This record gives sequence, C-alpha cells and structure tokens, in this order.
Amino acid sequence: MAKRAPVKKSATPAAYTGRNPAGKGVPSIRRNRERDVTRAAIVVFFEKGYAASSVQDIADVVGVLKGSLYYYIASKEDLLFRIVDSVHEQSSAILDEVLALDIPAIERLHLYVLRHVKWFLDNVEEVTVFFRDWRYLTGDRLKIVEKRRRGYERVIRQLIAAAQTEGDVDGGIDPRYASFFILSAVNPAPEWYDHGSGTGSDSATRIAAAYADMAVGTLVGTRPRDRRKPRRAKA
Amino acid sequence: MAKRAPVKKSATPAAYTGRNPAGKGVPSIRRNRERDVTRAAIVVFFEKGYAASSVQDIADVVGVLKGSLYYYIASKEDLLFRIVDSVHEQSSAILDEVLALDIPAIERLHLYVLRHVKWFLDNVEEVTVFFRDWRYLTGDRLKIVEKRRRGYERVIRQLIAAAQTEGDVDGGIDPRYASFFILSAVNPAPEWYDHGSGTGSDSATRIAAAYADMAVGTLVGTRPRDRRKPRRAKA
Amino acid sequence: MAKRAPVKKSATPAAYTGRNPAGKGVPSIRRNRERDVTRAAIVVFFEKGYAASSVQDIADVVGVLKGSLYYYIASKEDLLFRIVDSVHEQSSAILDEVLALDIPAIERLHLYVLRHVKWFLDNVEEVTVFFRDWRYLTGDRLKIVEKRRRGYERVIRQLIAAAQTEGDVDGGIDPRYASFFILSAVNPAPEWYDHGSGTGSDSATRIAAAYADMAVGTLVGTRPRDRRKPRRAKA
Amino acid sequence: MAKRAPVKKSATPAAYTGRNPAGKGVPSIRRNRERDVTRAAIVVFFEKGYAASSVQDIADVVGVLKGSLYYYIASKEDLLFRIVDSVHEQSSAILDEVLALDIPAIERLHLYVLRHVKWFLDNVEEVTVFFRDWRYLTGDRLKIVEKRRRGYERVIRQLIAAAQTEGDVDGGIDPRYASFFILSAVNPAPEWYDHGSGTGSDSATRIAAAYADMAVGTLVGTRPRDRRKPRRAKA
DNA sequence: GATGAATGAGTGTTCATTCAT
DNA sequence: TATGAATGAACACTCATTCAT
Repeated sequence: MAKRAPVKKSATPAAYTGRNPAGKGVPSIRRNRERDVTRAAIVVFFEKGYAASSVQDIADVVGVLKGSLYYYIASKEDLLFRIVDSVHEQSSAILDEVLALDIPAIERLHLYVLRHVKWFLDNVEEVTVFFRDWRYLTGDRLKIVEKRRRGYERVIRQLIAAAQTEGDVDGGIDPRYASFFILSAVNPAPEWYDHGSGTGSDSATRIAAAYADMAVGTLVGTRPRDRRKPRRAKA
Repeated sequence: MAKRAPVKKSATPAAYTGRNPAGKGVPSIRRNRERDVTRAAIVVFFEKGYAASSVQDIADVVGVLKGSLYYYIASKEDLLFRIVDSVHEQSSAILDEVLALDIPAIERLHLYVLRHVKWFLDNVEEVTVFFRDWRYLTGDRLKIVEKRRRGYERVIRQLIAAAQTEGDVDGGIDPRYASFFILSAVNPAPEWYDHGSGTGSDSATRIAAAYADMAVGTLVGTRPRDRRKPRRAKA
Repeated sequence: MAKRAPVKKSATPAAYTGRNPAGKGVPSIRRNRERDVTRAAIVVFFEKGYAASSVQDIADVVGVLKGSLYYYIASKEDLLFRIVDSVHEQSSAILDEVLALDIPAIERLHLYVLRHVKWFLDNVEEVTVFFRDWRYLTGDRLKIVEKRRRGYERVIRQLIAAAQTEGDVDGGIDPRYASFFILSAVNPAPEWYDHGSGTGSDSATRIAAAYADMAVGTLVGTRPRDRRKPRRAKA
Repeated sequence: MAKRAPVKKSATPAAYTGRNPAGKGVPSIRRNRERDVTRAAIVVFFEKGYAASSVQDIADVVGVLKGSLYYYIASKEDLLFRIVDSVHEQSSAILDEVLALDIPAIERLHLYVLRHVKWFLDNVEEVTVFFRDWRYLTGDRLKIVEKRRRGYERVIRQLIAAAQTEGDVDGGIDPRYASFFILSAVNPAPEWYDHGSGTGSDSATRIAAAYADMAVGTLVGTRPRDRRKPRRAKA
C-alpha cells in the first residue's frame, strides 16, 4: 500500500505511523510505547465514544499514570486526530490504488467497495472511531477533515458519473445522491456486522463481496437492461 | 410535569407525547415550556452531540437557569430518552402503515423507504439525534432501544425475504446483509444532505424518491431480468 | 399533664400543640392540615434524619406541593423546632410531675425513669428526632435547646445528690457522671428496641420497668457491701 | 492512594491503616497528606455532622481545592467509611483483648468498660462520628456496619449472661436489655463530657473508672439483698 | 521517561425558598 | 389556601491538563 497524503500537515510524528525502520539501536521496547498509547485510545474510543472516554481510561489500558500520557500526546483531541489521520491515509491509499486501474468505472467501483469494506471489517475499531467521532475535532483539524471528506465524496461521485458516461449506470441516477447512498451504506457496516448478529469474523470477505454487489446493484438495478454486472463475487 | 409528583409518575408524561387536551383557556405561553425544553434539547444535541452537550447549553437556549430545567426533566439522559422515544414512535407508525398495505413486498419496501426518508428529512434534527446518540442511553432504557432496533431490522429483513419469495428479488441476496445495507444507507441521509452541499430543503421529496429507487435497485439490480421496478419516481 | 414552658417564645401557634378545644365551628378538616404537616415532618425526619430529609419528602407525605408547605411553615428548621419544642414540653411535664411527689429521691428517680422510658417508647419517632437532631437547630433556637438540656441534666443531678443525702446512694458516686450515664442509657433506648430485635411493641411497659431498675441499680449497685465488685476505681 | 490504580484497589489502602513502612527517606511532608485528609474529615464531621458537612469544608481544612481531594478519596461516603472502619478495628481490638483474659466475666466487663471509655475519651472526635453518623453509609457498607454492630452487642450480651451464670449478676436481669443499657450509656459519653461541662481532659481516666463502676453497678445493683430497692418491677 | 500531586473550570443535580396567580 | 414555576446557591464529583521532582 503506497502512502499518499494529499493534505499532510499533521503534528503526527513519523514514528507513530510505524513507517520508520524500527530504529536500529533504539530499544524497540521504548519505541512502542507511543503505539501502545494510540492503540489504547482506539480501543477506548471505540468502546465508549470519544466524548465519553477519559484520558484516565486510556492511561488505565496503557498501564501508566494519567499524567504520564502527556509525554506522548499534546492533548486528548490530539489522540483523536492521530487516529482519524491514520485511517484517512489508509482509506485514501485504497481508493488511489483502485482508481489507478485501467478497467471500466463500474468495475473500479465494485472493486473499491469490495476492498473498502474488507479493510473496514479488518480494522473495525479505528475505522469506526474515524466515522463516528471525527466531529469532535475542533478548529483547523476539523476543517481539514471536513475538506477531506468532501474530496472523498467527490471522487466517488466522479466515478459514478464516469460509469454513467460509459453506459453502465442509468442516466437518471443523480451521482451525488448515489455517492451519499453508497458511502452511507458502507460506512456503518461494522456496527451491524459486529454486534447485530453472531456472524463469524472469517466472513469479512463474504460480507465485503455482498456489499460490493449491492452497491453496484444500487446503480444498475434501476435500469432495464440485458447484461451488466462486472466481476461478480463467487459467493 | 416531570417533577416529583406524589400521584403519578410516568416516564412519558402525557403533555410531552402530545396527548393532553392542551387545556382550553390556559395561556399558551405557559403550556409550552415543557415542549420548549425538549425542542431546545433536540437542537443542542443535534449540533454538539449528546455527550458534548451540557445541561447549561440547553438552559441557555430555553432562557432559564440550569437548575430550573429540573422542574421539567429528571435528568439529562431523560431528555435524550424522550427524543429517542418520540422518534421511535413516529418511525414505527410509518413502518406499520406501509406494512399494512396489500401490495407486493417490493412495493411496500419502495414506499417505506420513500416515506421514511421524506419524514427523516423533514425532521432532520431529532432523527439525527436518534440515530447518532441512542448509544448514550444506559441501563434499561438502553436495552429497550436495542431491542427496538433489532425488531426494526428484523421487519425489514422479513420484507426483503418476502420480496424474494414473490420473485422480485434475487435469491442470491442475503436478506440480513441487505437490510443492514439499506438501513445504513438511509439513516445517515440528512447528515450529507444538510451539511454536505447546499441542497434546498424543498427537494426533500426528490431525495426521498431517489433513495427509494436506489434502495430497491440494491435488491433487484443484481438479478438479470427484463421488467420489474415498482412505482417509479418521475424524477 | 400540666404544661410548663419555662422559655416559651416560639412561633408555634396554640393550635399546633393540639390543646385548643378543637375550635367549635371551625371545620376540623382545615385545622388539621397544620398537624398533618408536623406529623409528616416527624415521620420523615425520623426515617432519614433531619439533614438528609428534604422539604419535598415532607410535601410528598402530606400530599401537597412543596411550595404550599410554606403557608404552614416559615422554614425547614422551623419544623424541626416545633418538634423539638413539643417533645421538650412533654418531657418536662413528666419530670415536673414526678418531682412534685412526696417520696424518697431514689423512688422519684425510679419512677421518673419508668415513666420517661414508657413515654419514649410510646412516641418513638418524635422523641428520637428530638434527641438525635436537635443539633441542627441554629442561632437562638439552638441556644434555647442547649440551655434546656443543661437544666434538665441539672435536675437529674440534684435528684441523685438528694438520694445520696438520704442515704440511698453511695456517697462515692459523682452525681454528674451518674446523671450523664443514666440519661445516656435511657435516651437511645428506642434505637435498639425498635430495630435491634423483634421485641414486640406491647412490651414497652416491661422494658421501661427493666430500665428503671437498671438505672437505680447503677446508683446503688456500687454501694459498699460484703464481697463482689471487681477491681474498683480508687476515685 | 485512593486514586484509580490499574493494579490494586483495596477499599482500605495500606497507607491509611498505617501499615506501610512509612517509607524511609520520603519527606514526611508528602506522606501525610492522606492522613491529613482523614483527620480533616474527622474534625469536620465531628463538628457539623456528616450530612451537614460538605466536601468543601474538608478541603478548606486541608488547604487544597475541593477537586483535589478526589485524588485521595473516592467519595464523601468513602471518607466516612474509612473513619467508621478504623474506629471499628480499634474498638474490636480492645474488646478482643479483654475477652481473652482469664478472669471472671464480671471483671472482664468492668475492665472492658474502663478501657472502652478511656479510649473513647482519648479519641472523642472520630469515635463520636462513628457512633453518630454510621447511619449515613449506604449499600453494602451499611450492611457491613450493621452486622458488626449486632455482633458487638451480642458479645456484650454473652458476657453479661456469663456473669449471671457465674453468680455475679442477678438472674432476673435480661442480658439483652442490659447490654443495650450499658452500651447506650457508655457510647455517648464524650457528648456530655466534652461540651456539657468544663471537665478537664486529664480526668479521662477518672471518668472511665466511674463509668466502669456504674456499668457493673447496673448489673449487680438489682440483686436481691437485705433492704433498699424502692418499688421494684414485678417482671 | 515517568510519577504523584494538584489545579480549576466544569459537570449534572438538589433543594430551600419565593411569589404571582 | 394552594399551585406551578422559577430561582440561585450549593452540592458531590469529573477531568484535561500542568509540573516539580
């Protein structure tokens, strides 16, 4: 997964994204404390929601005193931003990769939903925090995230419009609504998936496939036609 | 009348559910304070989220002292429950009405999504609070809401299954995933709608129609067929 | 019971002590509201303690709105003072009556404890409030009560001293300590009596008799006699 | 160390029961803050009563901000429980010590009252809080204390019964009433002692001796002897 | 790096009291 | 007489943050 951060201007140190070569000579025990803190934040935020989580909760999970956390973080919101920022990058990477492929728009869309949902289900906690709690950011960081979200939505919209141009999607469909619809359907997936029923976790791939099919169906289903449907899931 | 009353003490006071005869002769200025409080809570919760809202915020909007609110409410959570409960009843009413119709399942589904989204867009604030913040309820009230949600999802699932039996939906679709998908797509609608772009509010009906079409498309779109599509939106 | 109020300067209307001839012509339903309020206060204070009781609690018992209570009372403390004042008068009456008898001091003491405990057990609630919560009075009212208590203790002390003079009580006993001892033993009686064990309420007379015997025993038991009495204090 | 600790969390932290080695080298200024808080609570509760005391009052005495107290305590009630618990242990220790002696029951009783009152007078504040305010505990802690009290009373009762068996106490005495009587007499001792009159504090030993004598007198004084005894109860 | 202690502003909630009607 | 509404001060408690050590 090639990284690609269109905005990148975060206070986020390189170390935290884990992409430094694990510093030679630096005792690895040390370096991981920072990741531990982020991991703990993800778990706690996921379970209680950002607003209802306390710094103490996170300190408890890390196994460190509350005050000590401030060696690693600047503020509670800082932690949220790290998570949001990291998830954004992963998400963008997936999108970029799919967009770069030389296949019909409708197939790119299908593939994108497939990979997105799969990735989502494999990273339920942090991605849920991302989609649920980004609103609690403030100031510039909130603006950054809002901008990214709009950009993201725009790309999907363009993809749908392209599929229309290519004749695979009903011209009567409003790409804007459709992108809302699909993104909305896809994002809260783990909420149902995880708690709603006892669906085993190994079915992540199956769910992703079903979602991809349904997303495409949303677009093509309203058009009276003969063929259609790209790369179907075997399940 | 949420105050301590020696006689009756329902969690859902008559006044609030709107079932009192609205006392003739009583100056309307007085009678509405209770509604004012609930309205203020809806607005505040909608804007800041339940967890980040303070009772003070609500008092400020109502224009009374913080402590005075407790003449009308038992607790902050109480306020949330009122909203959630009220929205639930409206939502159920719509569903029940549609379910009672003697038309094919696929058409009931289409009609349901149409009305649901329309109602949603006409009541963006409280419905958003409902879908976003119900999680912050605790104890029995949380259990009640969770139970309702599961029941709700089950009804939609059965509707999809019925449409499958009636031959209008691809048998390969998993009704469980499909109900998740559609509910998820539909519920956060106003989130995009309201903030995402400057879509005029009079288009609520148009949006609802588009959503209904897409929802049905999700189900039928993956089935190779000729006809289909119930009651289409003219847009 | 002849009344005897050495201080009497209370806001307490005659009606409340119940000694008015129940006003002819005055609808008795009316007049009793005031007593109801005092009764309710006794019950509530007894159960929760003065400090932990709320005016709302009392209003609930009376069956009236909180604000309405203030037609009958000036303040919460006012209610406490009424109770304390009333109990004081009853208590004084018993003491005065016994003191007036022309019998040996030791017998007056025995009789006094007998009647005091009997009266106590027959009026557990208000008397308990009296002994437990008088401390919560403030200002002049607190001073009045403290003064009465000291006077009360002085009378008992003098009675003991008289019994010493009459040769019925060991001269080595300090009347001051003895009066403390006996009053202390006697006052919290209902606390044990009521809750401690399932002693039937009809045994009030029996208990009173036992207490009277023990109280006298306290004084005469240490009198030089043949053997017994372990390790005596040199004082 | 009453703060949230990931590792251990006893209701009775070592420091407070005084069982930690009082860390050599650690500046004593630091170590005592926790005790300071408890001491302050004792003083404040003693003077105003638990229910009428505010956490602010205690913070004022300690000389920290109200919120800072919560680094040391979990709740206001927690503070009360610490006091009650500590007093209970001291009290039990005295009782156990005396019970273990190989002397007649009546002498054990005499000695017990002697030591109990002496200890009481030497720790007036906390012991008064113990006897006066334990009722304000709630839930399990209340149950614990109630159970202990019953156990305590039972032991005294058995001691009296033993003294009866050994022929030192009148068989006509009801050990239950007698234990009530003596415990009641003894427990509020400091209440009179401290405020009632200007008795010097060095007389604690004298008072204790007098009380011990009177307590024993209570039991032996009613034993059939030559003359004396006015109007006895027939029971 | 990490601790232990403290801060101070804020939280939701309670409650005695007042008062126009 | 009694109500319904509001007040405003106080309450117990929380928490993100700071900082000397």
